[in-house]
Amino acid sequence: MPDKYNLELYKLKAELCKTFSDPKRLMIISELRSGEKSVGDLVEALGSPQSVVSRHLAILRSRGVVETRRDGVCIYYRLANSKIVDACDIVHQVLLDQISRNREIAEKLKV
Amino acid sequence: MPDKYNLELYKLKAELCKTFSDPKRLMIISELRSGEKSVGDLVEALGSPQSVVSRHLAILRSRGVVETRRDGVCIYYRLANSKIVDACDIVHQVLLDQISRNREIAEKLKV
DNA sequence: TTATTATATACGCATATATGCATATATACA
DNA sequence: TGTATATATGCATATATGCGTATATAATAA
Repeated sequence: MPDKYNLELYKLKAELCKTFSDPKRLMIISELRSGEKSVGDLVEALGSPQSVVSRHLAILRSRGVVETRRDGVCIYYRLANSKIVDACDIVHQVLLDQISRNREIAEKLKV
Repeated sequence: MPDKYNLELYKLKAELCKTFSDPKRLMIISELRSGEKSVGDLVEALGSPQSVVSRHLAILRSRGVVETRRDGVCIYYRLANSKIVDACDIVHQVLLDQISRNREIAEKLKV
């Protein structure tokens, strides 16, 4: 009995993961961990053209990962949900596990 | 001071997230939560062509998310790291948060 | 050896994604 | 009004992704 009836849920989860599957978007999320930042701040932090950063922000916005606040001419971005930080941390953990595992394998091959 | 020096790390994280950003791969991971499964089992569970499932498994394999064991003709897949389950659970949580938040907004709009 | 079952992969196609450039929009100020 | 600054977006292009069909590989049995 395939869980096709959950397909829509899996699609939503996949879309959320897709939101995190770009290095620059992860860098943006990382920058926002310490608090809200303007687009200009993020442009500087990432060292990418403003149009590129703005479009990544649009993607993060459209998927509810970040929220905005306008103050005069500047628009400040912040993370919409603290659990996003947790998710990124776990991905970090998984990655570290993989790296150390690969290192072990490499060590064994040296013998 | 942009954290460009971490770019490679972000690329790796993004690739890992990309691995999770397909509904069928998430369904495979979900199936494997209850223990190892053969390719045939997964084909049946997903209701997708064998070639499609096999290709998704290849992606999961290449990124160290699953591991395999051959027993005769069959190849059994299992999750390589229990933290992957945690990561998926958090994504699930974030999604639920989003849904309930959207529901709140919808309620407010009705007034 | 041949046949059968289970799994993996090459190819072509359609669609999605990220990017850079240029331009549009929005706010503030003179 | 006009100008300057901050941000968003339209367009064209290059690359990546997922899919179906067909075929290749591996293990087992006859």
